[in-house]
Amino acid sequence: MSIQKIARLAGVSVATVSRVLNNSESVKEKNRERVLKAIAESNYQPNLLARQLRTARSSMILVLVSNIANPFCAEVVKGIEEEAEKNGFRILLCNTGSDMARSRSALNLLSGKIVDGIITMDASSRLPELATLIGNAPWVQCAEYADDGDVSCVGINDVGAAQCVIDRLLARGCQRIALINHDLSYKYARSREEGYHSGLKAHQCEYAFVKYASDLSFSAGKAAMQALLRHTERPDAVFAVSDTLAAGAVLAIHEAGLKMPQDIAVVGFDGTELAEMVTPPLTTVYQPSKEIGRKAVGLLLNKIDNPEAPAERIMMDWQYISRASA
Amino acid sequence: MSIQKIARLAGVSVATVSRVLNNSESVKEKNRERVLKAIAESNYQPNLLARQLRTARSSMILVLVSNIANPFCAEVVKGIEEEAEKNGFRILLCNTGSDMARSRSALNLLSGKIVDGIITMDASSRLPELATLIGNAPWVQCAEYADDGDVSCVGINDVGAAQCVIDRLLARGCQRIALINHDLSYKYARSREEGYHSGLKAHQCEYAFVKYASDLSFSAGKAAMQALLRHTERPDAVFAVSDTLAAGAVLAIHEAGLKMPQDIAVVGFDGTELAEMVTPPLTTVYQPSKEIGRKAVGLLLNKIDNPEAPAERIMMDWQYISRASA
DNA sequence: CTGAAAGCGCTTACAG
DNA sequence: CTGAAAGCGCTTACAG
Repeated sequence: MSIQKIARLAGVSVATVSRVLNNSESVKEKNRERVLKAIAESNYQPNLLARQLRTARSSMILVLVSNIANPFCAEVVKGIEEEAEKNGFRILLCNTGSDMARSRSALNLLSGKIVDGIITMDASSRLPELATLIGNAPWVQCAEYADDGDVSCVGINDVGAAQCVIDRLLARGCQRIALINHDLSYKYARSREEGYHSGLKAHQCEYAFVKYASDLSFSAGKAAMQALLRHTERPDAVFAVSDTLAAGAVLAIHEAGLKMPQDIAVVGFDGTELAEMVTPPLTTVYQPSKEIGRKAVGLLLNKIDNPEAPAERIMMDWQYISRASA
Repeated sequence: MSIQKIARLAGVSVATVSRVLNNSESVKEKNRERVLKAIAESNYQPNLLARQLRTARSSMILVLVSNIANPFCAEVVKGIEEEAEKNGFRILLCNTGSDMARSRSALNLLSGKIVDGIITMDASSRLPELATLIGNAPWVQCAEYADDGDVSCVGINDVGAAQCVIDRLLARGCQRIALINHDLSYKYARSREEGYHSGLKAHQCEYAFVKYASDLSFSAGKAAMQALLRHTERPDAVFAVSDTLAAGAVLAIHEAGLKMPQDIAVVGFDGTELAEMVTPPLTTVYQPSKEIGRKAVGLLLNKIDNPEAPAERIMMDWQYISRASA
């Protein structure tokens, strides 16, 4: 079923059909009705491929996420969706699992003109390779940043937030604070580790112990905590760079028969609902996840409308939320 | 940058360029090299819109999910991704939030020929309207089923699983078992409620109390449990149709100062990692989520290759997992 | 207000 | 093994 058939059915030209489809310009009421009738009768649906090919516009944006199951990511995506919808854009989600081949394949949607722009939440250091694929296409990084400034991004001051966590833990008397971090190919992971170390140094604290979780999952957090517990100098506090990881740490601590926060204080990151779901509820750093998503869309749409605009960096506020775990 | 420019650069016809792009037939080695060189030099990327318009094939499938943040959905999606990838298909995720307008908009991708088929995980009763939009396009329902049999689906025996939960709770001496259910527009919600009632009836149990959560979230589960606790005849067991809901119930019970399972036993559903994250860990019904996703893709690809094939229904095995909460 | 025609970037019989 | 040409289904100046 094509626009041709509708034109024939309605007894008008394809141009007229196209005009009523795009309710553009003035079409004589009579003709409009005949076209609408023909469309309804034949259950016609316009072919988006043809339309997009012709107009070179899709009003779709691609969102590349390393793991949708992560509650923080899911929240950011919700913000992205809301803002995109408000502006007449649709989003396409691709869960890369941080897999290079999958990311590359997803990017074909961009280079193949299926989408108008892209928002990534994946590791910056994996992106240089992707950057060439992306080329000059509209792109913004969300909750993650490239080292150089030529791509727009939105996030928080990770160094400062991590430092604050360390300050608070030291203030409550903790002396051996361990860090459960994510893969350092993420810029945010490097920044939080930097904040961790500078926070300790500011208080002349000697003890430092970093354990890297194999991924951003509950089980990886648990495994990391178990490793920390086997350490000869057992930590009396642990800072995990994600609530999911912290939730895993909480279980490991429970299973070891230790009490929180008396034996070990725990602090998470992100401020997701998950932090309230575990026992004890988690002290955490709240990120305005939805707002981060919305801002990312804003930056992207700017770039789509105005390809020559320079890259922008937006830093959002974060907040330390104190609960029973620390 | 188009295939034309490449042809000109390489000094061959567009047909030849197209042939090397699709590494089809035999192209003289010399020409192949020249084309490849031209492509590399110009950083050419084929326009997928044009290709798909011409071939009427996209090798993409659309996945409509009501809430990606739900861990069960996220797992199913992972299974879908794996199987799709194995078959050379890419998936596009749309988070509908059970919003009709958004679902309708997402379906334009199908009717607009951007994707070859669709997998839905949304409420069956909301789908009749969508069904007309979908028409004869390849479609499978995942972890949810239509009442009539003309669309393929894959899931578990929800009635049987719910009955089993009731049997177990009664066997451990519970006498007042409440149900925290999801919106009845979901067929699976109706089936589990049916199993709940028939399970009670089979044991001549008079007490029955159903509370509907406003959505499938932690906070909705908590609110539902708080309502149950205000009931004059307080339940001594609660069966929630999702682990997320159950996690909310657990918090409400904690806050009420009650013990699990002594004062109230709790059983969840889905068998997600979340069930292990809360304290006490949740007894739950495990669904083979990834496998459900994989099977859904299998059914869909069958339908894409063979549009005349009849609809199929696949029922997977489930498993009762006993933990400390009941 | 309307239609004929060009063109978006591909693929694919068809002829050679 | 290769190229000229038609055509996928649209939109949009352009002329009337």
